[in-house]
Amino acid sequence: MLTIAEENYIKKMLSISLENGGEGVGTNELATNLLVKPSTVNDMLKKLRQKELISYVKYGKIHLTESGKKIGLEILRKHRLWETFLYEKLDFTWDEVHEVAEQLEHIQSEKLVEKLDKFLGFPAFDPHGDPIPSASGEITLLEKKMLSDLEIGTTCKMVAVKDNSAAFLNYVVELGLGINNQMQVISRQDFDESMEIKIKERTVRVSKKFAQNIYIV
Amino acid sequence: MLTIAEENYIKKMLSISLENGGEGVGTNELATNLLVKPSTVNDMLKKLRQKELISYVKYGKIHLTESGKKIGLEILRKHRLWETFLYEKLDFTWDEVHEVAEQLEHIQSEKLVEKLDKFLGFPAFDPHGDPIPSASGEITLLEKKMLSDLEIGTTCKMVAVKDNSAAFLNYVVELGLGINNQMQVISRQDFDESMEIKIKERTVRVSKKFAQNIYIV
DNA sequence: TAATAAAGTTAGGGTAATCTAATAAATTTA
DNA sequence: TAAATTTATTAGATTACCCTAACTTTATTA
Repeated sequence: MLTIAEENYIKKMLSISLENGGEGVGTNELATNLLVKPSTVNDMLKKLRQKELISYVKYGKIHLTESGKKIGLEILRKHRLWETFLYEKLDFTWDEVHEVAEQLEHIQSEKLVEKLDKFLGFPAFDPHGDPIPSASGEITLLEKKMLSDLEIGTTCKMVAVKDNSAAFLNYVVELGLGINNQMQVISRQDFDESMEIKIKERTVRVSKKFAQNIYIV
Repeated sequence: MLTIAEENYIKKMLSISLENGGEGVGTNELATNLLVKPSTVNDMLKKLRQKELISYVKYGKIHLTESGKKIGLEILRKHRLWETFLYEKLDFTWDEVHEVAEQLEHIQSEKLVEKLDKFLGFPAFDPHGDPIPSASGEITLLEKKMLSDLEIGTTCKMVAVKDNSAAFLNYVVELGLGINNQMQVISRQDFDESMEIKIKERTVRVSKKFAQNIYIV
């Protein structure tokens, strides 16, 4: 049985490696993401290696082992199922679900997860558009095209968001944008790569940073 | 913000004092209930006294302060709401809910508790028949008459159980007994105070220990 | 490629929650 | 009431997770 801290390290390593295509994670990178110091991470790495959940050599990149990945996917599954529950059943808003799910994902009860999944009707995606891993640890990786990469004139549909912070999500809602909404790229400024996009007949200007956090299809 | 361990100590003190009518709790008693050593309890008592959640003097009885009691009732409220959720919405059985609720009760989110309460339709009692404290910390203390105290011939209705262990609850279910079921006391043995009770036309013999864990009205 | 910067590691320390073993106070009992 | 028992406390360790400060290795760049 893992501690909550151990679970958080594993989960973070998984989500970083899902982002970067499995090229390994660095000590400082993890530290920044977990809001702890690199030396703290280093201690934990030794413990996780001992438990054979990660593989790494001194000064090298960190990789999850198969069993580490499996545990990470279980936590991700729980996180996304709870987010769905909070959003669908308890009327939490888009930006509120993440923080509470961060706690709920550590509840230990296989039965609870499976019953929750059933109760929710076996959802495939969470409220942010992210795929929910199956009980056996399968995950459908969506092709991650970002709004920022699109050509002028292109029409697209938002399928997910990258950033899960309340600040970002509130901004998205403010712009009238939600999962499965249509958009069209109107123009882009060479200077700062900000772009104009049309959402429901309204044209707004968004920054490059913003556009890099919107996944589209 | 309290740690999970601190919350568990507070909760246990509250439930003991709800049992014994507020006459104070002992170090060893707490240790036994929490499955830790008395010395561990002693350390924690100093910390909780420091935080003004309990009052006690060396070698004296422990009492919760007003703020300690308030926190205890919040945890009890969460515990019982989650038990209700698991039983009503996720089809957990009577004996399975306690263990998972022990974990869920520590999730920190006021909004979550209130939304859950609403989702459940503001239940007054949990699946074991115990009253759920209100958001403001009110609790309806039911008059605790035990099956073991009844005179021969009396008819009664089970309103709650004392023990929440799976072993006990499974036995109760096996006897065909549930919340709000009628019973009649048929006879009692002087030797061991075991009694015969009639449940739904079936007469069964139960031990004194058993009868002391069934609350009736 | 040598100097600088960035990334990673080690040593030593702190707090929370637990333990064992020894001791002290309070209560029960003979 | 003195002895025995129970209850409570203290001292000293341990483990998990975190820190700062100093150091080493790797990567970048001038």
